[in-house]
Amino acid sequence: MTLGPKRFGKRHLYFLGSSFMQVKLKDLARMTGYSITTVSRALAGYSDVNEQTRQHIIETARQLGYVPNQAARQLRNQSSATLGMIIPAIERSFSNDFFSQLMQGIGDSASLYHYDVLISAQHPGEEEMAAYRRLVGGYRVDGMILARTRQHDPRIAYLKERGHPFAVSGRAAPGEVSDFPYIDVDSQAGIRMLVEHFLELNHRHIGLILPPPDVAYTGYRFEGYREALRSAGLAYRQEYIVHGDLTRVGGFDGAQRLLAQNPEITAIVACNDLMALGAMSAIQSAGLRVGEDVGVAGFDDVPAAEYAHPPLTTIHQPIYEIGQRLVRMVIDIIKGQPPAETQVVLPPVLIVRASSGLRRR
Amino acid sequence: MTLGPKRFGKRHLYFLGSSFMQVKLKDLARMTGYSITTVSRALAGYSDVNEQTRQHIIETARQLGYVPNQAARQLRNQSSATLGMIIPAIERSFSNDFFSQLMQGIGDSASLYHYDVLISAQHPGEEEMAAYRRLVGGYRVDGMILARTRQHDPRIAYLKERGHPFAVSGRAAPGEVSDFPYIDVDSQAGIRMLVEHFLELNHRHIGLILPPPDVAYTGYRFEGYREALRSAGLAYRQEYIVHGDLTRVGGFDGAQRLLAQNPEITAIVACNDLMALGAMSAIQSAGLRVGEDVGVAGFDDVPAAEYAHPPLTTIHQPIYEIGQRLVRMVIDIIKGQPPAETQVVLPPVLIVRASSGLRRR
DNA sequence: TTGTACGCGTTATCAT
DNA sequence: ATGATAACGCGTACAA
Repeated sequence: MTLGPKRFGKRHLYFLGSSFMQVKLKDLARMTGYSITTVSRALAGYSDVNEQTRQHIIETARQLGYVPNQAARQLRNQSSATLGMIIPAIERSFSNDFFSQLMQGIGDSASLYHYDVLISAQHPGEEEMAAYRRLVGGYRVDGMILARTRQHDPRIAYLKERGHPFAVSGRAAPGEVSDFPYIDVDSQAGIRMLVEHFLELNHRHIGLILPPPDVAYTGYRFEGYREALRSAGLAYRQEYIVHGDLTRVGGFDGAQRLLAQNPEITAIVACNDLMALGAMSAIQSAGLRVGEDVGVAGFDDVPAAEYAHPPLTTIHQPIYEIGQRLVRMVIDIIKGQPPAETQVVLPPVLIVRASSGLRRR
Repeated sequence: MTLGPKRFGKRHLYFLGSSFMQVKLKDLARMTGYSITTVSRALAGYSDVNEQTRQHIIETARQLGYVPNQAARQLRNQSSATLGMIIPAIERSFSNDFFSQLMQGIGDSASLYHYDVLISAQHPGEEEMAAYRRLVGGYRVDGMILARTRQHDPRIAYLKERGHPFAVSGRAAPGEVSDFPYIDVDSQAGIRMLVEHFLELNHRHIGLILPPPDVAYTGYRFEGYREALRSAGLAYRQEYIVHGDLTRVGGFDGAQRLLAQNPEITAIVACNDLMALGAMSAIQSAGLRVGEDVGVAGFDDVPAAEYAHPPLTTIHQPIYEIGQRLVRMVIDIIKGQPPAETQVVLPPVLIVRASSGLRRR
């Protein structure tokens, strides 16, 4: 703890440790001549304080720049007016539009409710669980928002076990019970729509780039793919499936493997837009034209999809709104009110752009 | 405060208020038979605790899932291991890649130092300053990171006055002293490079879409524009300048105005990529071809720039790394160490892509 | 090696 | 209408 100013010899440069003494209730009490109790209640707007006294106290507080110490408040009130979110710490260059959009929605909405948002970037694994324990068990946040659920997600188990308010972007994996508040897009139907779109365009050899197996929605998206082939009477071929790590690089690698081993493939469905953009690069590097030689589709409809080259056919997810609605859900739960909505599955919306190409002969 | 489980009649749905009793030092003391002090010091790794006692206490803590109460710790230690950042609350649809990238860099880096990041989304103005006071004055964060400085920025004045550790993405506006730790790209040189690029391509009528006047870097970018024209011996024309709000929409409107009133314009420099992308849309809506009829350039080199249609010529800013370096700076200051670097101006890097077109006849 | 006692700043209960 | 007091959970000076 640095307590006084430190300048390191550089003049006119503000490298101070915290130098201001905190103005506290005690100071206001001393200045105004009232007790700490009265000052506290005057500021809190209690009705049993003389109006003149209150004005005097408020004015003094303003002049001295009094700001309540949040740590003390939290300790006393057992609540922090803060929502927590743990996002995947990612190495440079994987720009992740999905989380950005979600966080924007969460941040904007939380501020309307006068909540702040505490972010911790962590790699999945033990460090990540430790971060959860620090935020949740350490009473730093009143509620949590999770995204990108995994199979047998230990974070959800932990939050359920503790009975801590939370809301989730995404359901549990197929076969597990989603007995918690969530918002998810019906991604099985979404992938089915994409595959059917390609089938209508006369494609018969459609590759699929799935997320890692432990991601909860992988199962749904895989099922959507098989379902579409089944209804069309087409055989499912194991070799048309690869997994990617949800980044551009993952999509690039996946598409390269698919095309190298199955040159007959004319369409690739990637399970998110980032991988689809990577797949487009791979196709172009192979000297093929996206939308003409090989059609591509993604999932999410992040802003970059619209501005891709060619623009990307995809499934739209209202990510920003999902963030807003998750905030409302978790705040309702925190306040002990029944949330207006609890388990939401949104219908997918197909956005057709140039990357999927025209009908093939 | 809800203290017990609440189920609202929906079975199997975890809508509980905080139901777990917090395990505290007192509990560990009771369980192990030692005093709170000894437990506290055993956990903190003090050397004057019997090794067996320590093992016993640590094991009990593990079994009971003890997590220190952060509010109590903060109150006691007067520090929060948290960095604060206030970002502009934005309406839906302005996806803002710059802040996303910066936050990723900040979040990833902060987690390496075991710091969390507290985000508050606020509209510039009184609410925003109130948020600063809440975080800084309320001792919720040990340090602040600011971005997009403004003229006579009240946030900086506040932080300087309080002597609170902070670091800034961006300098003060021209004519003001930047007597604080910051990292900025030399945007005057950056814009000059873009304009010179167009001059070399034989453009003579170059429009400029500036940010709002109160944004600190507006002055630098404007000066870069004039400087380039001056060295080329070209007259500066007031009507070639418009202001936009740094969003896609702002760029769209700005380009539309420029082209409507000055049909002779053959190139447009926008002061960030988002506005450049908007300008491209405006040009295309007017039935013109970007890069052929009208060249376009942006600033920032956000991921979307590369994937734009056509890809966007721009000035690269290493936004993610800037976020990382700002974290290091502010944490050094918090710890009372002289920061390794304090006032950094990065050289701009010109990235030429298709949107600026080929040489004109 | 371990325990007692106090304070961090706030709010709530209970008197007066 | 106002004030004294306790408590939230933790960490540390001091005592034993």
